[in-house]
Amino acid sequence: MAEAEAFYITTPIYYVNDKPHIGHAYTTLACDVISRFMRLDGRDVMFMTGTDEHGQKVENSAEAAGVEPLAFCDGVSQNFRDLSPMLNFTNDGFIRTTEDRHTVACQAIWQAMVDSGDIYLDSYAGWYSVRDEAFYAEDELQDGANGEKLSPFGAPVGWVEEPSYFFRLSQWQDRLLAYYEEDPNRILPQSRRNEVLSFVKSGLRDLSISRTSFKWGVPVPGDDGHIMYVWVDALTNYLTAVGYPDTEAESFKKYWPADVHMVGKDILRFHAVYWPAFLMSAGLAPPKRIFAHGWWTVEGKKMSKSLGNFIPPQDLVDRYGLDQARYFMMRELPFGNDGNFSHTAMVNRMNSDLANDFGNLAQRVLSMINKNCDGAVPNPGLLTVDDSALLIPARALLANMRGAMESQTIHQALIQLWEVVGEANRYVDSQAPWALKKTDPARMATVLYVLAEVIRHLAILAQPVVPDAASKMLDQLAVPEDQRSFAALNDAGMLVPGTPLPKPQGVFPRYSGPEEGDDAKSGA
RNA sequence: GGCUCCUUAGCUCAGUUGGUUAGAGCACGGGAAUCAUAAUCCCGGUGUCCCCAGUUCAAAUCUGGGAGGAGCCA
Repeated sequence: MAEAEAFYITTPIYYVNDKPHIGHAYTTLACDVISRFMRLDGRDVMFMTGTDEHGQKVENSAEAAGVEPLAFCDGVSQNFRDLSPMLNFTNDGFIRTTEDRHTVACQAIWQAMVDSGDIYLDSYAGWYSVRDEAFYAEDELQDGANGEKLSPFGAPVGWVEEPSYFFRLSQWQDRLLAYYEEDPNRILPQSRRNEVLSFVKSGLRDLSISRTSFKWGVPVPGDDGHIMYVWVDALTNYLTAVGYPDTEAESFKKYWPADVHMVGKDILRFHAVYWPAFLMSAGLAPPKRIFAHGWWTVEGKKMSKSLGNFIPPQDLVDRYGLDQARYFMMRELPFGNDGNFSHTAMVNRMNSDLANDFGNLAQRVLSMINKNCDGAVPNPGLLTVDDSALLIPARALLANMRGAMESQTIHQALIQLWEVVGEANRYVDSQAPWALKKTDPARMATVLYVLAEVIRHLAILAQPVVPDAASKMLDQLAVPEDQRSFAALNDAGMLVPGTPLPKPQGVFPRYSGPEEGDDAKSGA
């Protein structure tokens, strides 16, 4: 048997100063769904997430909390690690930038960039905001209440002048453009690719990549007074995770370059411009794809500290159910677009798509089998044209969904799946097995078999998004654990007539909680 | 200020290289059915395809201008 094709996908590493909210959950969820799909499809998947723990803000927060930075990070990093069990994420690892192996990797890539002549020492002066971690030009600043200078985002700034190492980004314009041209889907969605292209075409300036003003970070090799700028440090995690600097390591040879870096649109530039340039400078292959997804608003409003409307992922799970929350986030909006979270939309999705369409389909079919076929997989007779009309699209689903997942259009994959759910429901009505029960029991058995087989396809293919519910459905069809990958979506995996089936139970309950509004949900 | 993109049914959106009566889901109304989680199935839209002008035998689809919105950059 041929070796499985590797697939390496990453989330950004999350900044420990933040509290996990629906936005973080969303990014990791998308990677989880893609990872699960790829695994079921026979790929050798490496799915990484983690936390970004360096920088002046962390240093300050730790000081304010009266603890050592690392102890501070240990605590808050755990909040992000907790997302995995909470949302059923299947990440293969969790990386922290405070790990020793990461320091080694950062210093190695730095040295490689030095060796290729892309790093030089100069000095940097400008208005700097600790909160934004960015420098600003004089004319970008706004005036604060007391005449103080503020960043465009309203953060305090101070004049900073310090020696700094620079990366010769200005020399990489043509090579970056060639890298983008090489694959028109290098950066997705297309609108984001356009932005990156116009940014790079407008000319690149050398990039300041070290600081001397704080200590909490990775020291520059051979010059301990300098700490690496947050992005060299953070981005390198993707290499650390697969064994860099040991480029002969099995994991590195297998997984690098990454297949997909999933990012929020706010950090696209770092991933699509700086990171490929760093990598190429260090003699390493740049990532195959960078996908920038959109933002969620909540009930039509941007999430913000002042509104305090961040949705903790746990609230979603508690209120609507784990699979329901996962399904909603993946289905509600075209992946890549911005979208709005609302209670009404959430309940609509879980009731219409999950309970009414998919859940009820399984329930009505399994119930009929349970009552009329001795609680076992029915024995089919010859198939008719009507049967084929349903089976053919069901069997075509894998190829179609694979196409969608390869371009990260996750919502499209789900739309395709639900088209077959709809056809199956129509087939139930047109075949009316409850009537056949009296007139033609053999035909009834055939119809129910066809339906069970179609539900087997649907449940196997739904596993990446609604793993728990799909697995319960497969249990009810008595599909063995080792027959649940996509490889089982062929004749050999077909349900065996006569196999005893357990008593069916609904897997997608309708929403029955409070009607509307946030006040109703928590007495806490 | 420069660049990119968007504006299609009440809501969310599809609409390939211009071509017969512009589509889907949800919501809404009517009907059928009764296996099922009061779920399912069928039927139902006189929508200025943002506005104006142009190209064309023919434009939601191309060109120019305008209005509104989003994003990236400076």
